[in-house]
Amino acid sequence: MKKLPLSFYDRDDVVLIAHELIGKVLCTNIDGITTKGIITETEAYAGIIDKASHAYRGRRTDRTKIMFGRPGISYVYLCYGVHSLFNIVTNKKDIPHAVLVRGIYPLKGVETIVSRRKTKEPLYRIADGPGKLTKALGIEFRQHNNLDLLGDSVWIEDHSIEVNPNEIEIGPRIGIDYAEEDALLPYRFLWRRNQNSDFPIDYQ
DNA sequence: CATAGGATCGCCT
DNA sequence: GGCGATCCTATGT
Repeated sequence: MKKLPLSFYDRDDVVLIAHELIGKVLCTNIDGITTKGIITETEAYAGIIDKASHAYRGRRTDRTKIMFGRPGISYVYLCYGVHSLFNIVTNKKDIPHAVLVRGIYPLKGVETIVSRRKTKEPLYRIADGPGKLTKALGIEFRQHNNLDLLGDSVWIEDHSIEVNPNEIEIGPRIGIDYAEEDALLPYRFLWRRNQNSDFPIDYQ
């Protein structure tokens, strides 16, 4: 159970990183309460050549400048005026790659997660969306944007959870119809095991 | 300054 | 399956 090092994020292949993040553990410490979840769904956003990316064609604004910074930093933004979406900045400075985390399975602080979500959904569906997981883990765009993932507020751990490659569904990203031909790229990774039932093993 | 639209969700029918 | 919520961002005048 180790915090992922900078070298994990400081790599060229954002699609590979998105793939490898399946089964890693996203963690937060908010007001002294730690919550953790196994990452079950991710999407890669490949920077200036990717029509789905906020940084397409090198667009550098107050919002997107985070992605042009160092790897291993959070990029959290408000979507539809309602949801904070959590991304991980990868690759070197000035190369605006990012991975959107789209789903987790609760691992630690389950009571806190359930109370934050205010729903009776089962655990396998309580944080199975990009806006749902941020609420579950207490991530908000004003407070958790541009944070160092090697710090002690938001970070990612490797619990050596084994993921059967056959259980990872690879396909097009969600909600990016505007991205034309890039909308079909296989940049989304989903751990299907988590779709229908709770995890049988307590990894904690 | 005004305006359109969004890497979504939950509730409604 | 449809739609409203809700507010920030990016763009244009």
